[in-house]
Amino acid sequence: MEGKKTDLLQGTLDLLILKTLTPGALHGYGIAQRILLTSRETLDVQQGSLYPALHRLERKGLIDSEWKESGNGRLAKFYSLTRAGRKQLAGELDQWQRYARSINWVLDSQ
Amino acid sequence: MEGKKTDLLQGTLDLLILKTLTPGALHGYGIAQRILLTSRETLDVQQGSLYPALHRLERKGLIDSEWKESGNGRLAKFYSLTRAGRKQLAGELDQWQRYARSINWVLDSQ
DNA sequence: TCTACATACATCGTATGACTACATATGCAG
DNA sequence: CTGCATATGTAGTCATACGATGTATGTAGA
Repeated sequence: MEGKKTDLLQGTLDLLILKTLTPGALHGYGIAQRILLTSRETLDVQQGSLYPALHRLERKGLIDSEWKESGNGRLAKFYSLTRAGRKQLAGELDQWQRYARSINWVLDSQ
Repeated sequence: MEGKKTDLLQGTLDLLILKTLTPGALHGYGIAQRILLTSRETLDVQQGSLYPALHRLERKGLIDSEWKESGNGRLAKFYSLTRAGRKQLAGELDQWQRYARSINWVLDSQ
């Protein structure tokens, strides 16, 4: 009942997912692994956050999905960026940078 | 029904408020003005966000309030950091820096 | 005078979205 | 045959930023 903590700042998950998909298609599980890797083990995206986010992004037309084999003999749903997704990523990237800069201006003011 | 946009990332408002109170007590309206100023006109905290946040912070014991005269002959509620608030600020500052660093690691990975 | 604006506080309802917990299934190693 | 990593998903909960709205006052200007 106390100390409900959000690991990720709301709004940044989409950005991370879109960015992670730029080199090529990945399945959900792989996306989480890759974010964990590139964030040097600091950002552990939970499955209860990840899959809803993927469905959301797909509904918005920012990513596409396709069932394919996953290297080991298993099926997995591979997501890839659409043109709209690439555009959205550019926008969110810019927004994040400007937002972080703004915050830092406030934090650096004495 | 579409394009609901959050101006501030959830979780950063408290940090901004606490930071803005470090030089001394301010009333709500003044806090918003000061954030707007120090963010170089980029972060405009809405009143519907600000006052609930102040009440929340006070409930948590991170800030104190006191009705005082506001320079012009008007009464205003002045908020100031408590010891717990100062400690919280240090923690949130650290958290923000580490979080921003993590995001950037992901964004800088090709 | 009266009008507008900046100052100043506050609440309600809504939407978003990240989380925990849980449910399901498979391939492989021991 | 047991456990683990892989893999997808949903239900319910919670925090919180927002727009809209309401109140009130001091001051400047027409």
